[in-house]
Amino acid sequence: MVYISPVDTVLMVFRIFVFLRKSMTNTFPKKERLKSKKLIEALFSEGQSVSAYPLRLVYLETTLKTDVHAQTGVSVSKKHFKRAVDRNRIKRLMREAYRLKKGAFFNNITTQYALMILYIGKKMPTYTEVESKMNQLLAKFLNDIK
RNA sequence: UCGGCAAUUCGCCUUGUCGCUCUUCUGCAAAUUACAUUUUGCAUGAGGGAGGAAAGUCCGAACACCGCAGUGCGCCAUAGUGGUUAAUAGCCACCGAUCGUAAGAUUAGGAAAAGUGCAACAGAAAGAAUGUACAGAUCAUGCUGUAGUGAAAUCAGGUAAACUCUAUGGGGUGCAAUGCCAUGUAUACCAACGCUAAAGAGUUGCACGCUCGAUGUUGGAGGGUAGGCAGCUAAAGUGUAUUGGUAACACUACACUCAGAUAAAUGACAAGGACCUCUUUGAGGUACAGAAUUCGGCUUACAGAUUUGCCUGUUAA
Repeated sequence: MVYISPVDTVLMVFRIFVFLRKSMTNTFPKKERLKSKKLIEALFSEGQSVSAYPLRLVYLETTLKTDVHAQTGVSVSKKHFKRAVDRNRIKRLMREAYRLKKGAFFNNITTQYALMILYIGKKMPTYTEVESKMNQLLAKFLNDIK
């Protein structure tokens, strides 16, 4: 007969809650971002790409140092958007869409990837546009790597 | 009240859900150690988190390194007088000039008897030129004077945002500077020996001058790679008040701590409100724009508000 104190029970419930929350989380912390210069260079020279205009995803299967599904970066051309405010806005929209959508797509992936999402359009998008295109893009990506 | 001039302050707000980054309290885990401790990771909580221009990178500095800047020429910058400042080409005051009825605005404001160049219209001619008419002088004339054009016409004047001259000042490169750590291996690094005294390299654009100086041997040490840490935010700091000064500004006192990211945080969405516009039970709009070593200026962009002082005229009193 194992005795379980009420305090332990509370602690266990709390831990289970935390675990569940973690698995379905929508966060996008530093370790999930693509930061290494070398990896980015390799990504652009060797990676493959899929696109759902005005978004384009460059990906490369690789081994990362941390235990995340993918490291992802976003980028906007300086050519099409000259002002830093506009580029910031688009990058934030893309990051937000990726953050909310990635959980649904990446939970069953076994290998690790380096990803770079580019905005190749020339007009300022709205959030709903970016969101729907992100869905298409990630679906295409999953389809490609199967 | 309308119009104008100069300046001041601000430049959307609230709530909810989901996130990012930095700091910090606590808890848990791991590593390390004999222990204390320290470091790292994760989680909850608390707190901070773009601008007046953060922009252009046009000046001036701080800071850092390279170097020792020596001479001559060249090049660049500045240009009334006085003040202010860490410093400036900024700022303030005054004088002059130009514009405006005025409040005010602008100011590239040294020198034309050192030289070169340039000059609309008018005029014969604007400096290698001497016309025409009249008068005078003379042996004679292209000599002298007057008329006429023009701002200026023969011992002239304008122009230096034309060259030029004068006075003063000016090493170079920029935080991707630079230092340390980790990984870790070859040519360019350093020293000594040796060789040559030429080529060549560096030193500000050139010349002189100066320094290094191929290859090789030995020893030391590190190059490259934006990996990490430091530099990196408590400072020529911000606010208020007194005093001095016409002012820029300075002194003193009190209070405050206010982003530090690095493929680069400061957000996304929804609802409500505020203000503005219109075609008014609605619709649309809320500028310019995003920190990157840090300050002081300048310049440029800007929807809409806000307050203060002043000026002229009109109307009313």
